[in-house]
Amino acid sequence: MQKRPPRQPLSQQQVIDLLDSHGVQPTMQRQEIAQVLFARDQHLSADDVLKQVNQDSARVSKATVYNTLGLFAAKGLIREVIVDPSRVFYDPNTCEHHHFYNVDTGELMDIDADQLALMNLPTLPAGTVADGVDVIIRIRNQASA
Amino acid sequence: MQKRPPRQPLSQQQVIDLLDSHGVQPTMQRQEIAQVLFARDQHLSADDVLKQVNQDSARVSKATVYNTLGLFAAKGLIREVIVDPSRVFYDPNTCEHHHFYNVDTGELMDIDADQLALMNLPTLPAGTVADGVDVIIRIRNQASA
DNA sequence: GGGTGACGTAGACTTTGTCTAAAAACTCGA
DNA sequence: TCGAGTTTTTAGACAAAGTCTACGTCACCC
Ligand SMILES: [Mn+2]
Ligand SMILES: [Mn+2]
Ligand SMILES: [Zn+2]
Ligand SMILES: [Zn+2]
Repeated sequence: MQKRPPRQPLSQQQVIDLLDSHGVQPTMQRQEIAQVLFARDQHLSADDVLKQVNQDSARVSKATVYNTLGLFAAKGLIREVIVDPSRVFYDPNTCEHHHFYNVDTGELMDIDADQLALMNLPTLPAGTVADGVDVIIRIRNQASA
Repeated sequence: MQKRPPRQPLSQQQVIDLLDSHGVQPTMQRQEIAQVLFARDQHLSADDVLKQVNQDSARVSKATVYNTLGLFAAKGLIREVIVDPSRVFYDPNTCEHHHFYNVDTGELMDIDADQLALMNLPTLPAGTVADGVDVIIRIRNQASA
């Protein structure tokens, strides 16, 4: 029942601490990217991040954006969400939760974990361990025909 | 508890009937693609289909493979499975079911619907209707350090 | 024969993401 | 402070999946 408070923009010190605490060197570029990602609860593509981070004169290269998003995901700072065949979304919310995906609009919305229970997790194939469970509820706009 | 029998290669007449029954004109190219897709329970990418359909001299173009997979999916003959950011898989099994995805090997395996129950489907956002529920259990090989 | 519509095709093109090779920026001990 | 080694960033080439366009082909009908 615990509810995470809505995300808020972080101070520079908070960003540095967050990166530090996940074993990520807080370079300037990584701080800028983290600022964008953690500004609020949202689901951004790599290209969204690239644009936002470069919108007012700060310059971070495409390679660095991709490298950094991969690093953040590997270190557990953010989560990759794969719902759209054309691009990956990055999610600052790493708590267990699921997603609505509106196939008409491309909109991606969170579903709190306590809103959707999974029963009977099946036994995994031999020699494998679980890495995560994604539930995506695809929705359409009504009367879109 | 009803269990679908394992899929088997279809006769040409069965393929034609299958396409007809879904309102798809059974052209030669569509028949060849359907033969490949429905030969057995499997998850093929567009490129897999393109290669298989062209392996012994029969020529179907890339454009036609993509067009046909899109058409089959739209008509409900097959299902798109989006688990890998680099390619879409196409699934001849349109019964409700879910997937294991081995992130080490890229292997995709079915989970029968009765093996995994979802409780408390959350209320959908206003003005939208459900289009499908995907559950993906990501797994890794043990001790892959 | 000629028109119409559905379908298939080559190949250019777009988009997302990766890779390479080099520059820049840190780290740390002498 | 110097300098060697390491980590990070970068431009731009590259790769892969998928889309689009413009044209060809075929069936059907008159
Ligand atoms: Mn794509
Ligand atoms: Mn891609
Ligand atoms: Zn989310
Ligand atoms: Zn399947």
